[in-house]
Amino acid sequence: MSLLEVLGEAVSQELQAMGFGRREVRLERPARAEHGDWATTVALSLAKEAGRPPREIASELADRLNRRVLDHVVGVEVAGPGFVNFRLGPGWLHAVLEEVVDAGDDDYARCGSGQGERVQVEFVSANPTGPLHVGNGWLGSYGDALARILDRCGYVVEREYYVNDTGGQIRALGRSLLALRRGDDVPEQGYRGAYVAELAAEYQGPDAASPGSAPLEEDVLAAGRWASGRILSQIQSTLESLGIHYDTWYSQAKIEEGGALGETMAVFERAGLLYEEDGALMLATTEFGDVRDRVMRKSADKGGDYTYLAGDLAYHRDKFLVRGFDRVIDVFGADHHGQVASLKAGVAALGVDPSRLEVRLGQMVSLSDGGEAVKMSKRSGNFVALHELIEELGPSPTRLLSLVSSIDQATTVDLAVVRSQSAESPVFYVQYAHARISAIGRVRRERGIEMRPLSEVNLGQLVHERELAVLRSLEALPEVVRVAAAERAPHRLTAWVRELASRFHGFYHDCRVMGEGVSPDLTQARLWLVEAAAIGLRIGLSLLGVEAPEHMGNPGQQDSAAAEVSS
RNA sequence: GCCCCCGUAGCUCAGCGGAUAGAGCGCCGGCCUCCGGAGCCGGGUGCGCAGGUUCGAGUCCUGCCGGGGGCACCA
Repeated sequence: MSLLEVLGEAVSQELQAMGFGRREVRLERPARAEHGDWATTVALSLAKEAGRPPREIASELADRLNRRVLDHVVGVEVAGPGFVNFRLGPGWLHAVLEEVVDAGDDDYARCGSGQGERVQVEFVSANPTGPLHVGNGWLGSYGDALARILDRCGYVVEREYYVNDTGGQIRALGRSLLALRRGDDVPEQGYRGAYVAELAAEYQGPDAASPGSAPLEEDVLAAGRWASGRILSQIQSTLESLGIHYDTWYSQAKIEEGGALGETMAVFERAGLLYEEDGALMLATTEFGDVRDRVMRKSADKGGDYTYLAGDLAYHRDKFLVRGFDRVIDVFGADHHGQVASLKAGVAALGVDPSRLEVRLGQMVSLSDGGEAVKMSKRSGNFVALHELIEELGPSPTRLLSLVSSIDQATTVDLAVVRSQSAESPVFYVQYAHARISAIGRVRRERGIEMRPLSEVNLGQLVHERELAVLRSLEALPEVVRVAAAERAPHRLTAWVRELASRFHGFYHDCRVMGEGVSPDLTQARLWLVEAAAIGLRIGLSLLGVEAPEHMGNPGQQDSAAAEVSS
């Protein structure tokens, strides 16, 4: 049993002895150090049913607990309206240090909450009609960090990118390409960014239509496919540079060319959910909570093609019923909000429990430059590409910047601030802590100081408030990881990493590890504290996909391109 | 009109129903004979409004106000 379980059980037993029913007792961390190390609020919540003042219950409980012998507990006190606070000796934190070191980078702060559930995280999935924008990068970092965190919690995770390599947007891209190559104006619904012109100059494919007349459909399609293939490989390398690696790049064209659409429609047909209306094939999604039924196949006068939703449902049928994922997490931008209800309804129509499909919507990321909004549009070509931001900042700063706040929060990135203060982005603060730790190791080796085995080191020397603060952070990591996974909220881990870094910097400032005035015993204990902090930092940073470097470059001269993020 | 997200410090954002709401940036002052000062310490301002639930609400519920996004036989 962990210390927390022991304390909770002790409280629970005393409450029973006091005549209350058996109940789980949860302990919480007080916000302030003078309130002790752990606290319980049971007296507050029991006061009403007991008809007794909360402080009275609390003090009886505290008295009883004080008569017991509990490991590490030096005192139980009543405070405020009826909190029962446990004050612990530093030994419990020394035990945390040992636990961190014993488990190490691979095993500390693992949790089994996933129970081997097979989960797919689909994210970014931007159409290959242009470079990724900054918002794609934010959701890319999010999806990848989420996948890493879920993996550490015992989920079996696959990362997937759904490639929209078919349909009207690809044709529009092809038409734009051919028009630019001919020297014509880009058509109304076309793409006019500089990247299209570059591709047009390079394109060798056919354009058999006579000058002045519209290009042949097959030439448009060929041009579109070629261009989107090129763009997709650029997207791939941009994501790779951020340390994002997919297990599967899933082609929409394969869905459409294979029999998946027909099979999916057959499922709906058998369920009696299809009908015709005005020549279109409709799915009765309203039976599953949608606001209106949806078109699966357009009427002949609209081209008779299957809709995007039909393809998407065939795709989700593949995820759940062919590949057999227990759970699917789709990470979309908020501009896809309108799809969610029909997608979930369609999944339900497939006979899949729709709670197995989670859709996480990331709110918009907007850019400003010195306070002035930067409008972005792929079609107009006026936007800041993700790869440009990465080139300017480096992969790790880009990732951490995008993982600071919740995806529920629409954020504004001020390019002027980012440019002028790139050396002050949150990542440096955290990475510097790790680099300092590495520096301590280098100095230790230079001075020929051996690290004795942890079992021979007297951790009882670690009593400085700065030392204990580092250990308190480390103690909290397993729960932070668990909560970050459960809430699908990697930014909680970002907050934790910053807290640990802050406490480490404070320790570093006030507590010398080696040198005059530091006894050899204290040096040994502190070296192990530093090692534990390093483990914590590396775990946190690796789950976020941010490098933990051994050296920092010169300020302002980050060799960002070389800083490939390790996974 | 309906649906989703958000209103917390001058700005960008954290904040698990608990005690005196926190960081970073910016501003003002301190701190290096010693492991990297990209650091440490101090200084002040804030939960959009109104109800409700609760022993206790920034956090949950309702309404209002304000901002963003979405409501196709587009993808």
